[in-house]
Amino acid sequence: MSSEQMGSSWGFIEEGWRKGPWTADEDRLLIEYVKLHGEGRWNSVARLTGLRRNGKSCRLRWVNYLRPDLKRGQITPHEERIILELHARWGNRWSTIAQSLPGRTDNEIKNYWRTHFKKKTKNLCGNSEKSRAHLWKRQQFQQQQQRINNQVDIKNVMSLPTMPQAKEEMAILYPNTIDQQEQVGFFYSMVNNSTSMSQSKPSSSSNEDIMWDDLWNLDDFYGYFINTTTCNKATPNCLQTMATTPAFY
DNA sequence: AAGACCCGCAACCGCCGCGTG
DNA sequence: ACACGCGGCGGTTGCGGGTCT
Repeated sequence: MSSEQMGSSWGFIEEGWRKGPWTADEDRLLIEYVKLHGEGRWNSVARLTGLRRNGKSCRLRWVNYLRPDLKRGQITPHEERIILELHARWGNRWSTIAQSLPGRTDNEIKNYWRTHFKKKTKNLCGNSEKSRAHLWKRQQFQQQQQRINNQVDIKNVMSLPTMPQAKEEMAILYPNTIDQQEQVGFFYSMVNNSTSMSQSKPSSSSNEDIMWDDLWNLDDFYGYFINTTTCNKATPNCLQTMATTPAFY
């Protein structure tokens, strides 16, 4: 599509199909169609409703905007963490990730990732070898510290009122780990480090960076965690449990 | 006040997999 | 086995509003 088309003539007709932003009338027609015929058979929308939109456009509009079960509003910190976790596991498989976040679309998650996380990656990846080495060294240090403190962490974490449930969820996710307790303790201490840091100085941008730094370490950790365990077959449904369980915090 | 810049989001595109004839 | 159509997915684009300078 040319920039000219995207400019003044946005909302134009090409090969009989309308393009560009949807009008309220078009939305209404599409909603009526779905009410009558259900989702699917998108290519027949135009024929049956007179809507001058192609099937793909109709499907996209319905899935990303008109579906009644869509959750509006900002991504919550809870959801944000789930996105991080799932992205570490699945990569850019947005639809898979979206399955674990009821009411959120793959497009929404994709957009959120790009605007909120990608720039952080860019910052990290764009840094010099020196800073990467620094990051790596820092991770090694943190991991070493955590291994030392694991026993204490496990005790502390287990004493949290919400822990048994979370522990169960981790057990579902990672049923065959060699030393599950150790890894669960490690994981929770990572999470706690991140959240306590963000809670203590929420308005400071530099501290926010530190928090993100830690979240990325957490992200890396997930990759490490998943790669070093034998439980790669855990389904997204398991993570949905996490997404819908407030106790996970 | 105004232009530059940034961010969030809706929408499009190309590709791929699956079902069907 | 092959071609074709459709739906789904991930990547990308560009608009519009907000913020910064």
